[in-house]
Amino acid sequence: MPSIDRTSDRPVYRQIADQLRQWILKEAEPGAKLPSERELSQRYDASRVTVRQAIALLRAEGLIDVEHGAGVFVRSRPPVRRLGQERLSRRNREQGNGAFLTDLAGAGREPSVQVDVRRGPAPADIADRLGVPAGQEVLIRDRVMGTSDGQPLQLAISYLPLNLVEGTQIEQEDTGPGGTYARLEELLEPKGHRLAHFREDVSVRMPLPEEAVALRLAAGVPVIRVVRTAFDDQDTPLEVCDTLIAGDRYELTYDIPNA
Amino acid sequence: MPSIDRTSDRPVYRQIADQLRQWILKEAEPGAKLPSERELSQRYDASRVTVRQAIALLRAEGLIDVEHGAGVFVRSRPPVRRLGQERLSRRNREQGNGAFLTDLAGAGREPSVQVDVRRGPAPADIADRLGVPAGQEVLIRDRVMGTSDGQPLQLAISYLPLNLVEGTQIEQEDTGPGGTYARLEELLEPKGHRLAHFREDVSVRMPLPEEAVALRLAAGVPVIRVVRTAFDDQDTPLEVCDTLIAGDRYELTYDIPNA
DNA sequence: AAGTGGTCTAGACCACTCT
DNA sequence: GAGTGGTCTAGACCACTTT
Repeated sequence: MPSIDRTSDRPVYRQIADQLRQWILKEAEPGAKLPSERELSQRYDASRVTVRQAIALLRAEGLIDVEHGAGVFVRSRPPVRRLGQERLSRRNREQGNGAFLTDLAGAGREPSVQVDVRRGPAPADIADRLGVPAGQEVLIRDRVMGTSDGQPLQLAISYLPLNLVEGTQIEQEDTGPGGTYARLEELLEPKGHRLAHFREDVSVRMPLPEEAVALRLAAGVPVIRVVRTAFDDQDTPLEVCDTLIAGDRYELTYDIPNA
Repeated sequence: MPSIDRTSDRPVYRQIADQLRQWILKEAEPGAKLPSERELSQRYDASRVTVRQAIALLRAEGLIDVEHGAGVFVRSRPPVRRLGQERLSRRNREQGNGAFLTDLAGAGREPSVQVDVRRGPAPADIADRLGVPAGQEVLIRDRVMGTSDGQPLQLAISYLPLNLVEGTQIEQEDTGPGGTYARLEELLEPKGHRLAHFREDVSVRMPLPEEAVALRLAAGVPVIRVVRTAFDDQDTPLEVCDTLIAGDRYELTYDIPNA
């Protein structure tokens, strides 16, 4: 039974949102339909604007999907892909897979990647990690990664020092079996060096509108930003990869030895 | 110069938001004040409701802070704390620090922790990680961690099997120097085992209202969920710690060997 | 007291989906 | 065609901050 306390300090639209939220979290099945705005408006004896304010709140919380002309529905979580650190393993590359794409193949879907390779200045935070002056010209590999049925999942931009990769296959759109890291290893080996380890910096935020469009994010879905730096055995940075990941479709897992 | 295309398909409130967003991202300083709603309403020849819709959009994107009675301001990002994996190191514990608190001391602030210890059933996803039946009675350590000036930063709940920790200091509010993990190591050693490694599962979502209140989160700020499982040298899970972290105040960093 | 955002109203018309 | 959400209006009053 819906009931609003008009004398309460809590605004009407929050009280409505509270009641709907409780129903969503405790009783409703994913995909269940909420009453229409006009019906809620009658039930709670509130204006439609007030009801819409309540719904906007639940939308920003990522609890519902609003479909124009159809109704408001309890959001069902998409299947979560697990990104483990084995995606960066040598074994993985030897099987011909680039980083970040194994899981798609594993999920029975064809990965699809659009690549744009160019040269340009390195942004300040990237230059800092790469150990080059801000604004220095570097190789930029811009990628949109998703499934072959057109669902984009990750936006990735890699930055590499020109003096390291100039004239190599890393400057091509297709970097070949095992991807950029496999090529880097081949570059380092003759010099007596090796690709030693990676560091990943993980942060989160709400997407900009263009990012939300590119990743086809629903309302109230944050993004995960992973900035990965690859180092050689002397801790010299070789590559920085800046990735934006749909926050509702991924979980990252890391293993940490008790050292 | 503000200008709205009334014939455009793009709604007026989005056009207003677009212009304000562009100013925020490209020109404005953090803390800068936006024009008042009534002024924007005049400038764009739109109703105040429409202007407020634009502002709500920017708020959900985490770009602005709205202060009742004072105005709307470009959000300035709080200082970001870096959570590295050394927080889980033995050396850290030997200095008497528990996990997740080193960085606060390092930042020159006194950490403050409220603890609630009890027994209760393990939630399904936790039980799964702990390797016990769902709903089984376990030890639950519920913590609110923050700075001594009252800023809460992390909500953490640890779950431990009763047969492992019954009668130990882990059941006390104060687990002693080095925290739970130091005690676990002392428990394992006589049995010829050791605390071998941790796994962290990192995901992101928008907070529930109660979580936003508990962490004092501004609008449009997601939370990071870190579920850490501690394993012994036989890969038996010993503890699961479910942590909710303010998404605008932390960055996680992980090191991954190229194995 | 003046200015700011917060809440709420009743109503209109448009765009989309479903049957 | 009926029902749904999307956009927009003009105006009122409240709560809070600033001067």
